[in-house]
Amino acid sequence: MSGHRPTPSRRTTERKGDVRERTILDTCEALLAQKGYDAMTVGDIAQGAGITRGALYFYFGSKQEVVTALVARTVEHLWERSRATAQTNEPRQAIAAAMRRTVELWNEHGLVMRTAIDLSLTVPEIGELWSRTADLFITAITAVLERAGIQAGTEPEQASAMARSLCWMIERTFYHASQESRESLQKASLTCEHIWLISAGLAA
Amino acid sequence: MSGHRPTPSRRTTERKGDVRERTILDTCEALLAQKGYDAMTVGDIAQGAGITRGALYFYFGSKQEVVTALVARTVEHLWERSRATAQTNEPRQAIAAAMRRTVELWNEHGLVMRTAIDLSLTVPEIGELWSRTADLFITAITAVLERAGIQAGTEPEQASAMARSLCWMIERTFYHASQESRESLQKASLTCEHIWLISAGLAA
DNA sequence: GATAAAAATCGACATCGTGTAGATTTTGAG
DNA sequence: CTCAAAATCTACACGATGTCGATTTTTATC
Repeated sequence: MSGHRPTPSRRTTERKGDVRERTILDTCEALLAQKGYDAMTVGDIAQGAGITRGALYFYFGSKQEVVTALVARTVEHLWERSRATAQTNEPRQAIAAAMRRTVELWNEHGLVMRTAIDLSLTVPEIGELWSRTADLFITAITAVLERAGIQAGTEPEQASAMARSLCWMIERTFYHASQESRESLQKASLTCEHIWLISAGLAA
Repeated sequence: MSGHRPTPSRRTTERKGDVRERTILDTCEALLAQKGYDAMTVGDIAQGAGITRGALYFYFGSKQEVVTALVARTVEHLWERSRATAQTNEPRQAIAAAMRRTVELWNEHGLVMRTAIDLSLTVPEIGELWSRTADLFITAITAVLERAGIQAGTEPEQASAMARSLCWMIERTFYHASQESRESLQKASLTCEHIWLISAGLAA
């Protein structure tokens, strides 16, 4: 855990370790792209970051902790972006905007997002992070559905349940498409948008 | 790989090894439920099957191969069931039947199916098996959509693309729900069925 | 700019899981 | 009964992990 800085307080100069920590995460992300999670070893990360295995363990307790920190960093990004998004009231526009934003997210952070999804089962901490992220999306989708006239509630055919399934549809479709190419991601987004629109009762 | 029996020919007695092999897979499945893939060690499987690690390596070359064989065995089951399903022509009935069948599959084989999905990235062989299984579903969904009047084709808003996204929606929704309980699986299936119906233009 | 505490790094070690190899026992077909 | 194939075991070598104590580098403070 990067359970450092109990109070980030005011520190004039940046600790050398803070830079290292960032370097480690950057290296980890690069290696994740090159060789994937399993093949990537703690020694690889340390070497890439220009330190010894022993030194790396000063920062993180395990490979899993490194990746968890990387996911946390990325997910933080998503949350910020999510907050910063202007809320539209017109459902059709809201849906279009959401899909556009999601495509951007997957284009920028696809690798780490896929990793997070893959490790959600194995690494509880990552599962927690991703689950919270998904909830954000589900809440947003639910809001749009309700504004479009879908009955609120958690029963199978009500907004909340539908939003959950739609969220998983988008996650999974993008997960696969983002492994292919930008084009397929773009096409996939159109398909998802279409199904979302229909589900909201806003069919063309 | 269990690439044995080039011709199952007539063998009066069953090889002792065939029984062992099955025992190993059963043990593997049990351990997968108990401790999960990562925690499960080759030694655990061997012990559970009543043999030594060394002996297990006579049957399978690695932990991954054991799990791959287990997935193959399960997936075989799915394919059989899939073939055996009576084809209904009325879309509404076809959808209902498909969802009923899918619930059964996840209730019976949820654990292995989740494992297969999780390992699809890491173990190419499993990825291949699961991808072929998904294609089966996608084809089936596509057929229903087309029979319901959705335009055929692979463009974003045509049957094939929609079927793909719907398939991922079902996979992911069931993946999560099957970890919860039978009830949530049942509810999830109703939600998915609803969205599928709407997407097919058969809204209630 | 000297200094001492805190931060950072290193190298060595113990442990564990993997996969291989050769020796040995068991099985079962003729 | 016999002997080749099948099945099993033990021992080993390797690679990755995580820990520890010793050592060096930073950094805040005087």
